[in-house]
Amino acid sequence: MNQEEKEFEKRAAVLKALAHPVRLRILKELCVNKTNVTSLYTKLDVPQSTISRHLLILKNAGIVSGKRHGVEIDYSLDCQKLEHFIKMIIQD
Amino acid sequence: MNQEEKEFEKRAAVLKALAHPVRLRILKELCVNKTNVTSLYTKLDVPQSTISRHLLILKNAGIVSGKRHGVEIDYSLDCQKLEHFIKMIIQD
DNA sequence: TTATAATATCTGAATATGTGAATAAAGTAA
DNA sequence: TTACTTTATTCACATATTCAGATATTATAA
Repeated sequence: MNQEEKEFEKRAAVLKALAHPVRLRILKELCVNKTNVTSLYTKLDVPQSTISRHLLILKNAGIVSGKRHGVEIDYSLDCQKLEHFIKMIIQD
Repeated sequence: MNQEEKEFEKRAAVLKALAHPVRLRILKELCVNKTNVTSLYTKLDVPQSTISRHLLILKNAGIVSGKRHGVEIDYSLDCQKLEHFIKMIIQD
């Protein structure tokens, strides 16, 4: 596989991580403020384990990262380059 | 499901259609010129049936459309709104 | 009609993804 | 220690996606 193909693999992987309605809703929240799991699953009305799994997917894709404060973990957007792109996707 | 959630469903569906390396490579070609299946599978070195399936996925997502000229079908980008977005994705 | 070229569809197998209840792990505080 | 809160992981199951060979369809031309 050549360099260009590898590049497309990477970009497709990021798009794939973005391509889920719950993950887009999570990202919309994170575009405004860093947030912890509890407020996400409460606000979005999605089970806690489901939110955690989606956050893991976003984390593995390098899109978000979490920072622990005591017992809570605040998640935030972790990719400057992607921020504008994500805002394009979630905007009205 | 409320209006906003439906909107995210739609956008996630478009992202999902984009989220595959072969489909990104197809779109890169289509950003330059409309192209038929044969030149796509020859150029990208991917089996013909595979190219056809990916084109169907892109077509169903409203991203490309095909126009028959005799025995060939030329595919082209079919979404003004998405064109800039796609160019962002595939650019170096 | 027959032959040929281009494209689409079918098929089955492998792999990946999504879900949410249940459980585990990590941190705090009494 | 025990109790509690927050988050992560496991589990079993269902559904979706991907792939490429084989076959079918469509259109043209001889």
